[in-house]
Amino acid sequence: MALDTAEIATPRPTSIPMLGGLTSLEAEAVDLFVGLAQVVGLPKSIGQIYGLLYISTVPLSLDEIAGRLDISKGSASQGLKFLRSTGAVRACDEHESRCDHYEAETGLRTLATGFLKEQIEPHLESGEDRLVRLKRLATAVPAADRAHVVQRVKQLENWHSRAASLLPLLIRLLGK
Amino acid sequence: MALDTAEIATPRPTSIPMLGGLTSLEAEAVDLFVGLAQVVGLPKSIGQIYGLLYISTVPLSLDEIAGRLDISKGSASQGLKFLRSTGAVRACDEHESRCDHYEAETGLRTLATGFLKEQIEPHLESGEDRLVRLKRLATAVPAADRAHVVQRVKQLENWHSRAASLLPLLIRLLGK
DNA sequence: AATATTGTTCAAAAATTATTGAACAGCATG
DNA sequence: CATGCTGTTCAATAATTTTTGAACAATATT
Repeated sequence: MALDTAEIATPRPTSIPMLGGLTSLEAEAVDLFVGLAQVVGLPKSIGQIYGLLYISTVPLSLDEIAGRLDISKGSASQGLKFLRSTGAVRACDEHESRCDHYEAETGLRTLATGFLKEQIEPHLESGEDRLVRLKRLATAVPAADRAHVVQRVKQLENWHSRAASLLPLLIRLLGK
Repeated sequence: MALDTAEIATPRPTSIPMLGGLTSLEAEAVDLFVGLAQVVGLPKSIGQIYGLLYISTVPLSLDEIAGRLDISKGSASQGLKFLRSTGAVRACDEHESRCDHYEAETGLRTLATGFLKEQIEPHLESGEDRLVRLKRLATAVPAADRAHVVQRVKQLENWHSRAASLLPLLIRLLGK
């Protein structure tokens, strides 16, 4: 009954150095994506999972991922959920196995689109509401300050529309 | 000796509604920039400070900023330090006063450049080292997996160089 | 139908990050 | 040179975010 992780023999027939359950290559790839995750403000575990799938030759199951990275099944589940929702990872049905296996989506455009749509677009939308409110408040400002305040609000609207049009442009620039 | 904040009469002669030490217009602007700060992964206090300076008609001192936003002098000091370092805020010497006053830099290009240079560029550089290490490790991989791994590393190099060239392009697109 | 197996959820715990505030350094002023 | 004012630093604290793990569906297996 006692299932010790050490008891699951590593399936690799080679003499590649391992750190934890990862080859040193895998560890390096995972590190790289952990760094990337930090940059874009995503939790470390998400970077780990994507990094492992990115470098992996074969699709991996949830349990394999959690085991190799030494993170909880909960983390792995949540991380995969997020990665699937942004299109960064897809489930591929390995017949031969009852459980789902996952592989990394590696198209830069797909990745960027998913990220921007999920993480940036909502903020741009809520920004619109904010701008409307600001504009209303600006009209109620004392005459002496009004010109200045109105100018600033206009500038914000300009930024907003530039950001909004930059988004699809960015996606195109990264495109296939 | 006892210095109560409530005792400092607000200098505004108007009947604009206030929340804390901020007019509702200021509060709205501050909120907007707090949201923006979250998006780009910066602490709330930095968004608050920039937002207040952005909407303010006049340059403000550190003490004024801390007082109006109801944050500690320490936070205000650190926040201003960061904002100055990225060029988002500049000190303007108000003669008539012994202490420094600050105003927001509002050029989108300046802001974007400062942010990208400070927050993104370092990661791109350290990414280079990582890629070098990955590449070395890839050569030591078992023959069966080598092709796949080498392809992935090449792809990463491609991403890296695309990101590196996107950076100046972005700045140009936002440019004045 | 009882039992594994796979994966999700969510409250609690841990880890991380931001903020505070007191100590301090610099400097102008009386 | 003592005093007051401005601003910085940093260790301690607070707030937030992430991770864990146990409970629980859902589905397959015996």
